[in-house]
Amino acid sequence: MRHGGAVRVLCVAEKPSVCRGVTEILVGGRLPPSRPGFSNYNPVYDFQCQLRGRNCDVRFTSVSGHLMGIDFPDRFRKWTSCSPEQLFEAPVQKIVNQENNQVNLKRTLQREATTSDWLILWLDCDREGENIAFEVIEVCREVNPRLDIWRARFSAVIPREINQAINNLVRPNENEAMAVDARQEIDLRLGAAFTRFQTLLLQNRFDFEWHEDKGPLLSYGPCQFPTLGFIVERAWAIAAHVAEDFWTIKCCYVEGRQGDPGGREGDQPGLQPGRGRPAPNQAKADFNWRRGRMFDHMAATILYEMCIDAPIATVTKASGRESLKHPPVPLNTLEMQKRGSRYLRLGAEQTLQLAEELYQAGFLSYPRTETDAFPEGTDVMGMVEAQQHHERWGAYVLRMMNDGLYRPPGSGGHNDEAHPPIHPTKCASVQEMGTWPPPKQQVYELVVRHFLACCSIPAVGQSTDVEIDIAGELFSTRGLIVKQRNWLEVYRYESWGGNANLPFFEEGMTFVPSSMFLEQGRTQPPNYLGEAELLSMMDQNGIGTDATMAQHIETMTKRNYATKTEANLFKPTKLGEALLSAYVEMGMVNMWKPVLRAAMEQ
DNA sequence: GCAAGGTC
Repeated sequence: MRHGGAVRVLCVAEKPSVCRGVTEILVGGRLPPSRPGFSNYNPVYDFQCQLRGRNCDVRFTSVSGHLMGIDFPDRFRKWTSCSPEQLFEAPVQKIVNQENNQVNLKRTLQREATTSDWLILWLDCDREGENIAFEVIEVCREVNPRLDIWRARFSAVIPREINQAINNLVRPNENEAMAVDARQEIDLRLGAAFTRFQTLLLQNRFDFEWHEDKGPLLSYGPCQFPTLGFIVERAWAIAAHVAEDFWTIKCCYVEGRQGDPGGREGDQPGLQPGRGRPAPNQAKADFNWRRGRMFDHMAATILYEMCIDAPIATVTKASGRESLKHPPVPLNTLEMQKRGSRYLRLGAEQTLQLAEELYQAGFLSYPRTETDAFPEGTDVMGMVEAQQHHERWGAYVLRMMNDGLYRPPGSGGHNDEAHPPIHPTKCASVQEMGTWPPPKQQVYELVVRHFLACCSIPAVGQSTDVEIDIAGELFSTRGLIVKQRNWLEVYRYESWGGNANLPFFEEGMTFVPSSMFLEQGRTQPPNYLGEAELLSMMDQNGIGTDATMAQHIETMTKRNYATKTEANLFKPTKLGEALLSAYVEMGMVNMWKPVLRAAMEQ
């Protein structure tokens, strides 16, 4: 350290956006001018500030995620150079990739590290961030072994968090970083060994319908196989479904249309309405049997006959109350992809790609985030106002501002401590949107409408729950009148409704149902997995991360393990199903069950 | 020709 002078401090963030954000906070005002790094996306900011009670000359720069990648040395890269199982013993090396931007980032870091006294690591506060910290340390120490190295731990790019981080600098945690090294090594060995094994074993034994030049690639991966597992298990559940008959009593009452209490007439099954169909505006109630479905025909028939023989309904409960339908919480990546799939029928990977383009063009905030709550102090109202002149939703925005439809957004309880929920950052006019391809327009519109919805007041309805007793059997129905649609007006992807025209009922009142039937049905198999459901299952089972789940799904179709139907459902191919079946036959279901990944992460 | 994880 130089005597008397300022301490020279190199700061490194995980991405340029955090570098900018933290710099702005540390200088306490506007972003200072930057000078270029060797990577075009990662400039360096120079400024002075106080850190740990010292005057510091700071140079703040960033990387773009991992600075290094892991792979086998050249002599093991050729597929025929060794047997697949040797890949479990072969050496692996972690190196800066010479063919991409990583080498430029390394040059910047080394240039700055040579003349620095301290190195402060401002990487994301998670395991991967800790691992990247050690990659940065490695390249910096190479040129300057005397660096004093510190880790800043912050959970949001806001002054309070950043100031707390600089007052509580810690040493980087090597154990956490090594956990990631272990994960990387296992993923590589397992993936490469089994990919080569499966491919070399099977490529010439079957007639693969392969559409690419390179021949079949039967890849294995600890995330792609569990993903395929969800798809195949659903297909197996469909194949194994045995339809069963069930019976249920349907009871209907049309106001002013009492049935005949005398019961059955001749062979007619059940109580018949007196005269024709009810008029469309006539109040009507369809009651559901409390027992739901009965699979014993005889028992159902006996209960039904009891009702028919004494068809007087007594109202045992009739209660009305105000009910609310709440808007969704702010949008994170996973939820954006699920809703993109449900509402727009876009693939998860495509949705993210389009959101990324919109982010690059300044229309949306950063689209890869787990966060579903806005940090305290966000000017949400300002972001709402920015949409007030839009031709499609501007009128609604005005009502938010002037008619009290606005309400601070709720929280979904997730926070990645780096980015806010996905929201619009700029208003795109209809004309501007018109220059984009339709799916891109749809993604922008979804994000805007979702944002406006999540800071709107709930929809209000009046619901009525009615319970009746016929010969000791209970039936119930619900009426719902939507009084104020509020957020549903702008969020046109969802609706809310119910029986708005329920007859009047009060406790103790009796009536004869207009009709009563014993209805027969058959159980249906489940449906193939949709993308939204698949994403949820991956999320619940810890398969992939929010940033990679869509890619694993893509891999399924690229490898011809599964296809997407016109109805947007995933169906395994013969190849995908056969591969999993083979591991079942060999008694190795754990090769594709999610428990393997979960245990490894643990 | 392999994995999954960061990120632009």
